[in-house]
Amino acid sequence: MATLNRPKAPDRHVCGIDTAMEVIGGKWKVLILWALHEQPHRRFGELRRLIPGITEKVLASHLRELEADGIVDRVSYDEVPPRVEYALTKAGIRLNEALEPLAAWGRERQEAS
Amino acid sequence: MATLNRPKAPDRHVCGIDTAMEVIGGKWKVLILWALHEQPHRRFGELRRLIPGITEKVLASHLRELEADGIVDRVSYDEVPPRVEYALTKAGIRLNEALEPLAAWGRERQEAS
DNA sequence: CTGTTCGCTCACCTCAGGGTAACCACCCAC
DNA sequence: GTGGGTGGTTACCCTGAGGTGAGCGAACAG
Repeated sequence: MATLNRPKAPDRHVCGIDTAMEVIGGKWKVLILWALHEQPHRRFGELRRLIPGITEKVLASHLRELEADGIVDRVSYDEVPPRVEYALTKAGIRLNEALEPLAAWGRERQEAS
Repeated sequence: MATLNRPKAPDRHVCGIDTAMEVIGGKWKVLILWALHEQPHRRFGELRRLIPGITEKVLASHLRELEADGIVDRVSYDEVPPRVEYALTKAGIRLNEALEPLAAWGRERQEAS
């Protein structure tokens, strides 16, 4: 994303918002968070089906980024066919709570238009 | 930004958050909002100086997008040298309020690291 | 023996958001 | 006359996030 500063350089972070934007600044990240908010334990294929339009590659990379940021937990069961479950961490749950007012603002704006 | 869906197609908007993300999904948008939050009436040059690293072109285009989205008001005084002031609209003020919890989450995360 | 499910990985390519730099008209101070 | 400050515009270029499509390695169904 040219959009947001992925480089994670120690500079900037003028206000807390851009710190948060680094975490949620992927095209589908908030939708992933939303899906995991509705039901905490989701499998990879479930998420793919819940988020129409996302490709497997991008879903996998976004999940790995969210995991690295401590937002989601990834649990892999050693079965065959393989099973992997994703869940929000405590930080992820609090992030979702912090996003609630923004979601409300967005819903309000949708209705207004 | 390949990052977020600028096309403003009437599709998607699964939850309110991505509606909001369309508005704040520019590299510097939240910093502009932050600067206008601290003091409501800012001139173009003030904003440029408050946001180190932003170029004039990008600041101008972001301001025009925020204006089109009804987030900021642009008032041009017919003087010479020209004077232009930017201020948050009511929607912009409420957006900033909705961003507060996210900013708090970000600040908390900065301190934790 | 073919197809399907599952959760990915790899290689390649596109495209638009953003960066760079020059330029505009106008006025003032030096 | 030249330099600075005002608020931009225009042209071009570049990077990287994200899209495309293929494959993989077991197991189980038909």
